[in-house]
Amino acid sequence: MNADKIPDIIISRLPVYLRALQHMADQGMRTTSSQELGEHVGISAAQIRKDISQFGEFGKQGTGYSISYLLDKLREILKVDRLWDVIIVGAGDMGHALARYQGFVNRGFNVAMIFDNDKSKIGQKIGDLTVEDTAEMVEKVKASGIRIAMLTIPATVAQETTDKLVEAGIRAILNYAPINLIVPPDVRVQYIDPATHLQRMTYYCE
Amino acid sequence: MNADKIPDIIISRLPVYLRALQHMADQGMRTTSSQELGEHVGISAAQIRKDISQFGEFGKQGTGYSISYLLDKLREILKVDRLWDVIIVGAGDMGHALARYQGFVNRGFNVAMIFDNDKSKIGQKIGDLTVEDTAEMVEKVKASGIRIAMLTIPATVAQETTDKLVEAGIRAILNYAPINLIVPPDVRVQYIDPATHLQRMTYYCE
DNA sequence: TAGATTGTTAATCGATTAACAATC
DNA sequence: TAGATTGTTAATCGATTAACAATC
Repeated sequence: MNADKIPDIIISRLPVYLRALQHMADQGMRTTSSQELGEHVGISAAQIRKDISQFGEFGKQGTGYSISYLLDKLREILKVDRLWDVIIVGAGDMGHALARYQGFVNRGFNVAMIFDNDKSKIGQKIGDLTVEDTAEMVEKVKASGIRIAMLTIPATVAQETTDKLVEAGIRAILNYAPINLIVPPDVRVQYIDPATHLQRMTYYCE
Repeated sequence: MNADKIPDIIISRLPVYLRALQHMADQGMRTTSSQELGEHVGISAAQIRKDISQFGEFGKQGTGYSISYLLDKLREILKVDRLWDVIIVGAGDMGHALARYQGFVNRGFNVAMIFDNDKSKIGQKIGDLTVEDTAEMVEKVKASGIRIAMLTIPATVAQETTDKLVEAGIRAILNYAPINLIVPPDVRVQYIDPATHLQRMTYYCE
């Protein structure tokens, strides 16, 4: 693997390749080319080859890429060749939907805990999980060593909760609250805000 | 307004500025600078000035930007100075969570219909909405003139459903299904896939 | 072998940043 | 006026694309 620093924009495309390759493998395909993969993900063949070649020579001239081999390599690069425990903070509608989502486990994630500060929700069962008290969150997350959180709480309390998550050792946050979070440089945040995503498209609507 | 084609990467930042300005306005602030706004959204002051200046001269040297004026202008540019009807396709957990989400209305969107093909869900009430039969979707969406859809169905049926949406006149799709959609060039798609977003961050986790 | 496709280089294209005159 | 901050230009930086030798 290349020791140089890989641009984040390349890293951001790898999960898309991974997902498409997983889909191809599910369909029984054995090999693919940068051309074919590009058509599936809407990215040029040249860019796919360049992206992949940052990490090694995984293809063969004339025949392309072995899907299962490239899957293994991408999972290894993205570190999803293991199962990451994650927590959910906020047991509202969105927290519930994520807690019940079946799509995490075969993509490398396991929802291990869910927290809320609403007394009426604490103790409630969601599938295998029981809603725990946010007051105990820092302690429990520290003890668990969990590094990844999904935030599904109101924007008003998102920053203070983020500060607690960082204190608890969380290093990656998937933020569903419609607010920009301030975090130390070693903490990553990804934003999911449906209204913001929709507003990116209305510009083009007549 | 500038008649030149504005790069999509600039358009994609405007909703983030809009959200931050709305937050500032809610806090009672009247004016801001590119410097201050930049600190809120994690973008350089120079870039914010350059982005905004694509559309006109909305600031004043020495004093910065009037928040309410810039809000008005950004809403106008993004066309969210009106209320867009949107539909939800798929009344599972995620569809339910979006149907109940309170954050759309003051960002320019109104959930007008929700569809599912599961007989046990059709007729079910979700807030003010009643789940309708996907079989009637094309007809009803055509009649309504609605242009925007949120897709919360399994990946296996996402492409065929997308084809129907396009036929029905939908021009913007917020896709929660973990699959790349193939659409004509005049249709926009935004992707929300929590597993993909998480996989973008595990690369950086130890 | 002939055809296909990779990995990589160089050229192009586009986005970001730094700097500063204009001006509120 | 003095200080602050915009809008814009030019320079820098980075990403994408095109092309092709290498080779399966």
